[in-house]
Amino acid sequence: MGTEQTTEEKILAAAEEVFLQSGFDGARMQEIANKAEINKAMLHYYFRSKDLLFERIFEEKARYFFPEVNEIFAQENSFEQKIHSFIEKYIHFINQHPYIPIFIITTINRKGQEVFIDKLPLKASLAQNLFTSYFKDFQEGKVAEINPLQLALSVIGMCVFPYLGRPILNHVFKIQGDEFFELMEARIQEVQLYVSKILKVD
Amino acid sequence: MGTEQTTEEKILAAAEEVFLQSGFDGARMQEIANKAEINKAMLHYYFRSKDLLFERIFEEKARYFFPEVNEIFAQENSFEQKIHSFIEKYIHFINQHPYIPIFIITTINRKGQEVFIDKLPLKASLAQNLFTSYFKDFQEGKVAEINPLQLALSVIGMCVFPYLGRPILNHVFKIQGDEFFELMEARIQEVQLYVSKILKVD
DNA sequence: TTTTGGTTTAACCATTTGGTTAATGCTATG
DNA sequence: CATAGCATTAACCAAATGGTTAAACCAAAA
Repeated sequence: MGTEQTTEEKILAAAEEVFLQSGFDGARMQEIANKAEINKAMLHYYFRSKDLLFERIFEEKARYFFPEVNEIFAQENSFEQKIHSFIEKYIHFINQHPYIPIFIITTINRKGQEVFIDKLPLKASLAQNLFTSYFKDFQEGKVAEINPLQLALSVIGMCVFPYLGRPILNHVFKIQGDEFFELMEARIQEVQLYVSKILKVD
Repeated sequence: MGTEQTTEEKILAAAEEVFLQSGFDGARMQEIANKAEINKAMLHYYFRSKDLLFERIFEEKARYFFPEVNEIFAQENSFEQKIHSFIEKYIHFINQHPYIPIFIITTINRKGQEVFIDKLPLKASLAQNLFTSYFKDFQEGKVAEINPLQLALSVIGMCVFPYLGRPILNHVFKIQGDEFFELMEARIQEVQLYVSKILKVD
């Protein structure tokens, strides 16, 4: 198997692993070098500093926190359908990258580093699309009256919180191995059900 | 005003501030000493090491992440009423301690430090109470059929996520100052409404 | 073969960091 | 007043850490 990986690729892979697991403050350049099986000086040769290497990794991973949701809201579906699609795609996606949420959340909450928020791929159009889509369906009497911002916060919270509180969840419910991901897989339908009930007109 | 504070109290106050804002890895003993306006050696005189000082702070704050919810579930209310009480009390409480969630979440997700989960005041009875309370009302036909574990995860996620994603929220919706807390205050009713709809029998 | 240019390494460096020590200060008790 | 004992401080220490440097390596071009 062609395990040919350039030095740069080896560094990026190792840096990703270490930064995702330990965050900026907890990460050590030496650990990255060891994991990449290269000399520590190479890290600076290729990326100059810890800050720059971290930025590189963050920018690469930030896209994953809010993956292609724009296309979901660009479709010609009902508001409810759009939320349902989001839930399914989002949980499926994060299941493949379960450490992204805690990495992003800790980074953007790091004091003095609010800079990183600007690096998140947050399009103003997203919130706009959400609101217009909701009000369209609301005026047609297809959804109940709720606050779309609060609903969005709720949906994201319901999807993402389990990944953040995973150690607690594992501990309290003695979850182990793939059981967590099965729980999240089952969660898709459950959260979709909740949203349907929330949006149902009386 | 009697500002008489023992050295130990000054240290604890400063340590709390620094650890909550920076986490264990990002915190510096010197910064704590400066903030407490004492000599760095005093930190070790009173608490021996950074680890022990951190543990002390964590144990003190951990109780705040799951405040007195046991009493809520011990009451003679309906399941729905209990969830409603939880939402109100929880958001009110965290509004007074908005940095607790990110502090707890980052700490328990720190690699090699899963020890801290044991320090969380998680009573097995809590989950137990939740389930029995749900099934009682379910058998009486008072609530719809849902998965109580998934609902619990959802309620906690809806309550706590905004505090974790607050920098994003502030950024996207140009929220500033107390507006965030007003949003959370309004959120109580909204989330309660969602739960009512979720639990409503058809 | 020689040279040229990027790549890699070992050794090194300055600073930071958690932690220690020995001396000093201070207060209460005999 | 003396002194015993805790509180406090300045100075110090060893290890860790991000970063640098100069020499060595190595493949491709001349």
